[in-house]
Amino acid sequence: MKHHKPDIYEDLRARLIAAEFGAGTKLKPSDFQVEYGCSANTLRDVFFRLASEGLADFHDQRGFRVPEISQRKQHEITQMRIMLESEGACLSIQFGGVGWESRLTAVHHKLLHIEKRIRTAEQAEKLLDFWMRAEEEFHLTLISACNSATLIRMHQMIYAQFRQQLLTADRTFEFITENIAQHQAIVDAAVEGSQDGVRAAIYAHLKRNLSPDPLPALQPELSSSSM
Amino acid sequence: MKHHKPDIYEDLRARLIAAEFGAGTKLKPSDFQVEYGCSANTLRDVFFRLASEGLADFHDQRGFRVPEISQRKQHEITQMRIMLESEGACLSIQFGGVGWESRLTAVHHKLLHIEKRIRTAEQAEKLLDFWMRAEEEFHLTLISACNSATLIRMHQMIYAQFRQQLLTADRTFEFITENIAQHQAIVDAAVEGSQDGVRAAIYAHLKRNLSPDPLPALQPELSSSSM
DNA sequence: AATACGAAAAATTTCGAAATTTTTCTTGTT
DNA sequence: AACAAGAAAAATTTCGAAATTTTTCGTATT
Repeated sequence: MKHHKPDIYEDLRARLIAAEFGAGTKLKPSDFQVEYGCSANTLRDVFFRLASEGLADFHDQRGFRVPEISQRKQHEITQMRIMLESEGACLSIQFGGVGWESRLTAVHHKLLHIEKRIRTAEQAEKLLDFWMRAEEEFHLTLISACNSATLIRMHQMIYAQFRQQLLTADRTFEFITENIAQHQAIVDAAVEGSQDGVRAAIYAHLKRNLSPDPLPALQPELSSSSM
Repeated sequence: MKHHKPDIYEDLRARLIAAEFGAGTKLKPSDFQVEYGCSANTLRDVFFRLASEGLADFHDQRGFRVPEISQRKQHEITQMRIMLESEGACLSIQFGGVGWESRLTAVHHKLLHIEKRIRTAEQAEKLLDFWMRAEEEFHLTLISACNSATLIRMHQMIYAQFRQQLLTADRTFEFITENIAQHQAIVDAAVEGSQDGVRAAIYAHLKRNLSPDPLPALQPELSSSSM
């Protein structure tokens, strides 16, 4: 029942990504201090860090909240994922070599195995945790040879937010089985060394989460930053 | 001499970006608490926020430091800037309309005025602060109509890190005058509505900061995150 | 002289409470 | 009954000190 700070961070991060708390829920440090056996101030630090990753919203003098979901946000985050993952995959094709290709096919094989079982199994929920881990590992491996720690860090942030949005919006998980052919197409293009092919395959994989209609314009809003 | 937290944050952010402290310098909260008239804990919060933006490094149990500069980091950050700014500018071309074009030419005109004076003036240092603000406003305006708060936020982070790296590495500021034609080319392509043209102009503007030779491979390092 | 050990010093992290601000509830007025 | 003003409650932020950890420095042993 007693935790260290890195554990608390990891645990809350996972719970936030898994959309355990509904969108808009207030995240009061004091509500968690008995559960984690630490002071409210320590929780505050952890929430700050989570807010910097976009997993929680913070507003000066009024605490933390679970981010609201919206079509706009999903669209924006998907755009970023497509951009970062396409760029990262293309760089990986250039720099990765055989080592990368074999790592990619290995994690894809694992992912494929899980997705096939999910398609048939009745108790798909039990496999969900495995699938989440495997899917993340797959997309991380895809860009892992891009030779840019900066790009990987940004992708990690965006991917976590993407997952949070998606799990909040749609808990049916029917989309999982649609992915089998799409993941395959990404791997095929990657080992083929086709940069345009990978870009197209990533776009095809993610475009489902883009808004079909143009969104209303965002006013400039040059001032920013709350603290 | 008394400050509020948002002021402290803004002030330290500006000092960090201006590379007031040398790379690798330790940032001890207690060293600033007399200057800002607040507790060390408040400064800790501020440094945490700055670390989340990449303007300071944080390591568990050993505090904060000014980030080291390196060719690799400059290369990675420039890559990101090219990616984000190209994408943002292309989206702005699609969504911006006449309002955006006129805002862009306006801020460019202001920037041009300053850059021309810097080229001739003896006391160029005095104009430096104006130039920094104008250049940032120009690049922000360039992507301002992309209709994605997420993209703009990410660009803001990367741009700040880019500035920090550059000012730490090169305080001669000779590069400023080289920019006049490059900025003009970006504006020309933008008002022309040429997405490929803008991409090419942005790349030409920033490629100077990319490493000419391929950098040594980065080992996977799948585990991450310090806290 | 070099290394290892250990104690002192310094720095970081955590804590609980005080101070400030926001939110909610009550009361009084139109 | 609706609205406004003020008071109480709740939540957030700040603080200074205690507890923990890292770093530094001096001593002893090889």
